[in-house]
Amino acid sequence: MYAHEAGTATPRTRRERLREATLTEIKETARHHLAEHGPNGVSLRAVARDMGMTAPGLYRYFSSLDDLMTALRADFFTELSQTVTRAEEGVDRDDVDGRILASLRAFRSWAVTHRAEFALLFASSAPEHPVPHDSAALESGRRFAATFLTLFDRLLEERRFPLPAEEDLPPALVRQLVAFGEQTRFTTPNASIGALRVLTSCWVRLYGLVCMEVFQHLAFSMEAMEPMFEAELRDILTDLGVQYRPPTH
Amino acid sequence: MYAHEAGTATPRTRRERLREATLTEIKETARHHLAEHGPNGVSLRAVARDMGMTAPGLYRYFSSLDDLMTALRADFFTELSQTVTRAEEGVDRDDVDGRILASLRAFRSWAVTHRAEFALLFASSAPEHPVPHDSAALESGRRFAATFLTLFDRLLEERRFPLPAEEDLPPALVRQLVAFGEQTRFTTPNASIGALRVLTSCWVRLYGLVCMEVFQHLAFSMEAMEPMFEAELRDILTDLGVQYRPPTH
DNA sequence: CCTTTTGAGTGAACACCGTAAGCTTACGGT
DNA sequence: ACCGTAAGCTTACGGTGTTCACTCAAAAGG
Repeated sequence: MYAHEAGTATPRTRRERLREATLTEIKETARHHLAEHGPNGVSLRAVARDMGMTAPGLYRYFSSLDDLMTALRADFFTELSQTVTRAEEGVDRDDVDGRILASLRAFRSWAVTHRAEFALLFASSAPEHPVPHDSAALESGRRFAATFLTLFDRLLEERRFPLPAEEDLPPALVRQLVAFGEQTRFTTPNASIGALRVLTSCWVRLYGLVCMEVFQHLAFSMEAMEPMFEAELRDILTDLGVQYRPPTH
Repeated sequence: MYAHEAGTATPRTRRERLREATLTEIKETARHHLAEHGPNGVSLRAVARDMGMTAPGLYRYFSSLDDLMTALRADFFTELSQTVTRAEEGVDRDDVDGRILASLRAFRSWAVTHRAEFALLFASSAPEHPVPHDSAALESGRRFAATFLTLFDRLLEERRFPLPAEEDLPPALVRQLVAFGEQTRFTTPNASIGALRVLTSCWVRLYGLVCMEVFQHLAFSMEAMEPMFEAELRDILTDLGVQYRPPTH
């Protein structure tokens, strides 16, 4: 409702400007601590100390450390979305293949250059409480997903690859995919059940690939994972009827 | 060297028996805390309190909290290995397809029934220090990998699926795969570069699938992920020339 | 312009945490 | 019987998240 009155412009009053400034300063220093000392190395007291204030003061901005972390997650999701989108926009609008390549590579390279941030986004859910269904982080996660969904929709539009028929999928899987389509709001005319099946399958492969790299699972042997990423990317895209091209860098 | 003298039998002297007992008691209570309060909810003081002793006493058994966690990781790896192996042994020795199905399903079901433990094993690497190359946890991880490697070797033996030729792979990828083969000690005659390429590809898919389920990434929509796991499992195994069969439970 | 209200930030306090040092006590081998 | 060794405790230090009461400067309202 505030956003409705003031738009997205910077708030006018001096107080609000200052508040905004310290708010982002808090998040920035917290991010530094995150990157340098890992997710558990972020402490309110240390952040406050770095900023020249005391820990209780931060409670004017975040109701808890967890709240700060949640805010960071939301920020990272939008940053990641923007990174991907910008990479995509650097390619000709009609070059769908190029846009997809650029997007997925941007996703990976953000992840490997921001390991701690990526870990916070994709692997820090506490396994005990079963994920809040309302949080703002979840919403920004959805927006992030949307980035890829629209690209995928272009592929569907062009009928690049054969889709499995709904009748060939087990009913339980169909139910799951229907729910998935509703929850992600990916309900374009092209988004058939078969399409969702392919989408989730590809996403899982990409996700696994990047996770493995970020968490350094094969890292004892595979120091620079890029060749493997590219090989896997090629396979995934071939299944989607997308023409692979090696990276330019 | 102790192991050499005493074998793997329980140590004889009273002191050693007691020590062994409290050692496992510490790890068990720590595991309870892990499962109930997540990886960050494990504290030496709380563990000690639950056992009726004080925190410094635990230092007779573990040199730090981190040391305890590392020991837990090693234990979990061997437990997971045993779970998979036992599932495999419940199937006819000659039914390679059945053994593979049972193994991979056992892997998933251990992961989803032991989320916190799985998270500790597969997604808790602090992104700052780049993984010690010597730790015992890494060694038990290798033993875990070996479980799947031998199964995969059977498939190679039987020439179930076509292998990509080494010449068709980018040189950088070949170098990576060579290093991977050496580090995992997966150097049977069948383990060609092409075979390693297929192996890593399949493993990444499986890993991504299970991670996604454990960390509840698509969970806002996909509550019971089993149908998706089965569908994906089917696809992966088909690529490996393994005949899929639905689970019996 | 002066008053009132608001809100940013502080200091002290509480309850935790990991860990080091020094001590007591009991067991085990000689 | 003795004595070394190791288990466990007490104490202590520095760190953490969080609450509460407080100050003080800035904004708001007359």
